[in-house]
Amino acid sequence: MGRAPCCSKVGLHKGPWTPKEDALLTKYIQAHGEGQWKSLPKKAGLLRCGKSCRLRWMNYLRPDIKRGNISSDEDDLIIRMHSLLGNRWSLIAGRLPGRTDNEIKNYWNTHLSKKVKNQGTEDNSTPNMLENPQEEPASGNKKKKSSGKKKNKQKNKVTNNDEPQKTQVYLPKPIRVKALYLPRTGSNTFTFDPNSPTFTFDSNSPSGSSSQEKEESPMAKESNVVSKMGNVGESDGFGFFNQDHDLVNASDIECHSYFPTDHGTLQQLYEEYFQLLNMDPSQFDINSFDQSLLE
DNA sequence: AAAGCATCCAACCGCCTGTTC
DNA sequence: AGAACAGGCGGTTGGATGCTT
Repeated sequence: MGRAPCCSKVGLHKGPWTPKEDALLTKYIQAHGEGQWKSLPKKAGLLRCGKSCRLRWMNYLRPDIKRGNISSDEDDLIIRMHSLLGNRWSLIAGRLPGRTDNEIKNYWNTHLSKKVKNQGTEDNSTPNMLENPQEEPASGNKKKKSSGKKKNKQKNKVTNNDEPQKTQVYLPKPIRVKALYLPRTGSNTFTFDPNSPTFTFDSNSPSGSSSQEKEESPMAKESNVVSKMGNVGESDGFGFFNQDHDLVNASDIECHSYFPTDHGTLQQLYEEYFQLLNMDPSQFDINSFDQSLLE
């Protein structure tokens, strides 16, 4: 049995919002607050789907929205966050006050993906799935006509190639999954020592093939570690759970199977992330680390 | 000047998860 | 237990705009 649509679309407006609609929505939310999106349009006198109202409010009408003029700092942060988190726009947006996931997603697709690609080309490095998992988002290219005639149009902000090259660290593209369980098999172990602070990586099986791994596809393996974002107590790919599925202490962080066996890359990855968050690794606490992604 | 193409971005769509009943 | 609901997310679309020829 299929799901009913979120709302009846009969007689509802679609397309661009008018100033009058914006005013109605803003006025209603200022008076009654956010939420109850399904019933909101009717109460506010709007002929719009609730989801449409929510989107409009979240992306454009909220008073704290900052639009346009993405600074080079933000630019750089987006690139770095994307290299770590993949297309998790809401998470990335959460790190950029006033920015919305939609704006960042659009900005990435129109500007930054090209920039990153160009940088990768300039690096003259051989691309592989580990280092460049999100090669080029499928989006945005579908409708592009491949005339093969590339114009040198540089009207956008992605022109400053004179910026110092920064290390790019890539993770496999995270996916939404439900289960999270990291069995303690004799496979790779990633450990963080908060006293040093250092990360160490132990690999009991250089080939990276435990008995369990033989049964699982790489994607299924990844699914064991990367869970859906947004729920306290779950991991978003950076939280770690022990055998009893509890979030373990910072003094005993171990992660199995998911990470590549390239120790340097792993260490770089985490150091990179700490820099992103402007955190002092010596002050690191796994709970805040995990939580920081969700705030 | 205008036609054609490229690019941008607001908005829609479908799917997913958590909650409620 | 499972269906329905509500909210949230990422992918995609298509009209508007800009640029090139």
